Amino acid sequence: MELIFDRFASLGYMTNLVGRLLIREISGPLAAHGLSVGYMPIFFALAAGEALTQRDLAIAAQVEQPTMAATLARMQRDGLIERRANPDDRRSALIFLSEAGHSKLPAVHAAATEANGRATAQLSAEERGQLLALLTRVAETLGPIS
Amino acid sequence: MELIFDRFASLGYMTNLVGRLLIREISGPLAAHGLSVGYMPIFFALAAGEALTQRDLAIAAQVEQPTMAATLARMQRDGLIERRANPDDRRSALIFLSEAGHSKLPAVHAAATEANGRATAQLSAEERGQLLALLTRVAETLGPIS
DNA sequence: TGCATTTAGATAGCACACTATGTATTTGGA
DNA sequence: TCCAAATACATAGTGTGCTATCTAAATGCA
Repeated sequence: MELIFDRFASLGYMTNLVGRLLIREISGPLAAHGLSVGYMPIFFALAAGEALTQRDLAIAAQVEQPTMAATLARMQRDGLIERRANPDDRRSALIFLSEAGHSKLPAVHAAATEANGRATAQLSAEERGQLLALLTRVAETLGPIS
Repeated sequence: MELIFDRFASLGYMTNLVGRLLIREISGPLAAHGLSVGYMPIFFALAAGEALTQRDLAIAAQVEQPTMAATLARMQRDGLIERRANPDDRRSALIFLSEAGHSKLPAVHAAATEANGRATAQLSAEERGQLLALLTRVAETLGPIS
């Protein structure tokens, strides 16, 4: 019975490790603007100015509904989003970026671009494309979160 | 100013997404044995029977010391590890797998192997190697956590 | 030798992920 | 039309990660 296990040869270990390293890489720049990583998918989903429901945002960010509820609560606490009644459905609210939230978009975009750039600094453009393509295929194999 | 952002082209988003998908993939099998993902690096580090300190385990798992302290507290609560005084240093304790913990090793190993196998089912052996190699290079670029 | 520094660990507080479950509203079929 | 089912969201509880900070013990140098 073989119990020796090389965690560096485990995709689960490596994706989670690199994921945490990327979070660490972007957290500082975001914190300088009072932001945190969980906010990012909401910023990008609402960047166009459209108002979306909590459910729409959960699907866009690929997280479960209670996770999105907590993230939106923090963003509202921080004055980054606002909610208004959904005229079509009284169960839900429409969420949009506040003025303050909208003003953070360039900083969010720059932080993401720069963190990804630092992470892939030692990869060629082709290798970077391969890495993203392989990750995408694994994600498709394992299926959508929701 | 370009604010459109494709999160599927972002290494930070994709590694975190695939990481979560892998956690989901392995959580069920582990839960069937009363285990959870955070325990895995400790199982593998202690599999040989050696007793390690909390600091050793934090370095092996690449997490911060308070994270390891909390994980070890849960494992002790679950009867999987035991601690004994370190004769060389009264500040630390030596941690080792209990009998119950040791008996879980085959299940942990099988769960990891099978989850990684399902995730890479649609990749060739060469592609799987490429993916791990590219992730390793990104991890080395971003440096060790501790 | 003695004290300052370093190191090991504990603890508090927070972010962000999950499942399970409850409430209110909408929808759709008998 | 009306009631059952589905849907949107809220809430509780937990796991796993982080930073900041505290105590106790070990270390190292003047």
